[in-house]
Amino acid sequence: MGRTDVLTLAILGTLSEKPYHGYEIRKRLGAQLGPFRAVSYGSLYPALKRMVIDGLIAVDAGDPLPVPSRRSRIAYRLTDEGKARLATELASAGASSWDDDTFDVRFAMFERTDSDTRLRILEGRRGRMAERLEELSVNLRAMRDRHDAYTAELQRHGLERVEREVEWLDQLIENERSASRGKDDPASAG
Amino acid sequence: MGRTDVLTLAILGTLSEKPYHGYEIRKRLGAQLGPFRAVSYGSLYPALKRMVIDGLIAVDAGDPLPVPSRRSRIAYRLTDEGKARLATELASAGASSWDDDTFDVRFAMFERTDSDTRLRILEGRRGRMAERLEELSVNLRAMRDRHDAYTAELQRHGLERVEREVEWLDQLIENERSASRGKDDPASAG
DNA sequence: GCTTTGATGTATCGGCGCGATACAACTAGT
DNA sequence: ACTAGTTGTATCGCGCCGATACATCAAAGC
Repeated sequence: MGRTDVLTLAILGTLSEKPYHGYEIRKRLGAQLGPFRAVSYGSLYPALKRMVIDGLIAVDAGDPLPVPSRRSRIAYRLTDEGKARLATELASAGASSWDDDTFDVRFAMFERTDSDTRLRILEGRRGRMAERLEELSVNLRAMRDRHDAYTAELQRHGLERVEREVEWLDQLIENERSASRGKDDPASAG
Repeated sequence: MGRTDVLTLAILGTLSEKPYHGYEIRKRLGAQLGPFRAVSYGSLYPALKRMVIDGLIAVDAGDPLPVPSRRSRIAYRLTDEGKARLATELASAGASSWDDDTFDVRFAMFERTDSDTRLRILEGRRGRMAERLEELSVNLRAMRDRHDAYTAELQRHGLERVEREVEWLDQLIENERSASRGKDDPASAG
């Protein structure tokens, strides 16, 4: 069984709401993950085809068009296998979850992810960012006098970005933990 | 004539220093642009081949191995056409210069770019980021109540990242301007 | 009524980048 | 002598992207 790639996961997530056709999937994904990060048709349609072949989704015969509009459109719905796959993915928090793009998609689906998994993903991502921080500062020290002002500035800035990312994740992790505690003791907010 | 892609530009820049072979090019690029952003061999070697065909680089026959080491290695050097191409690219500040990855590579070569071009690239990049900021906040307003807390947080964070990027660029632009002024009046350092 | 613009909608093609993988020569530690 | 790690070149499959091509339909302008 092939590994579930990011796009497949994103489509699975979108279709879990209700059947959509390609154009709409693209729009919804663009709205969720940021408008300039929209998935291209050159990725989307082939992915849809693949997923049909893999039995994750199927063409939705229903496709209720409310109006005389008879324009061609192909709606897709999740199959049982697709639902199962999504459930499995949502419950897992493997190392692939903290890749740069995968993380965004997983995070966007956090509402449908249970608290434990959320925390594990957040912590995994934090770990990954901490590694990166380490590599970057090692590299920065090693190259200290070896490169010019602009290259140094580029690295400094890159390092700063990763630092901010870590801070952000720390905040999220803390929120997640206090929400988890608050679940048992609603009075302990703040 | 094909457009110069990022990898080609990066290789051109590396080779302008002196001849290198593939493995070394990869290491140097990794050190400059950050260790975790290293270019893969699956991109590098094909790119090298392409560049030879396009006449931008050539196998360097010299390749002085100081030691009895007779291990296979292929050093490349810039051809005159390659040098010309690099010069053209360094002098240009087209819209492609402010793409996400291209910008980094261009910035890393700023030492070899003249002041005017530096400023144009910086301003172009700033413009691009400002556009993005606009799109993001429009999208954020439009979706305000439409999506859950996590998706909202993802967008808020994305927006913040771009804001920081703009601030960084503003700082760089200012530095560039005062350096440009200071060139005529060395006493006005701040 | 006619035309143009722009959104909606599906689809493919060429080319590039990447991860995985293979193979090989050398180095250093044990 | 064995092992592990680094240096080094190279390819394969496959996913992704930008560009492009076609269609349908609505609304605006003349």
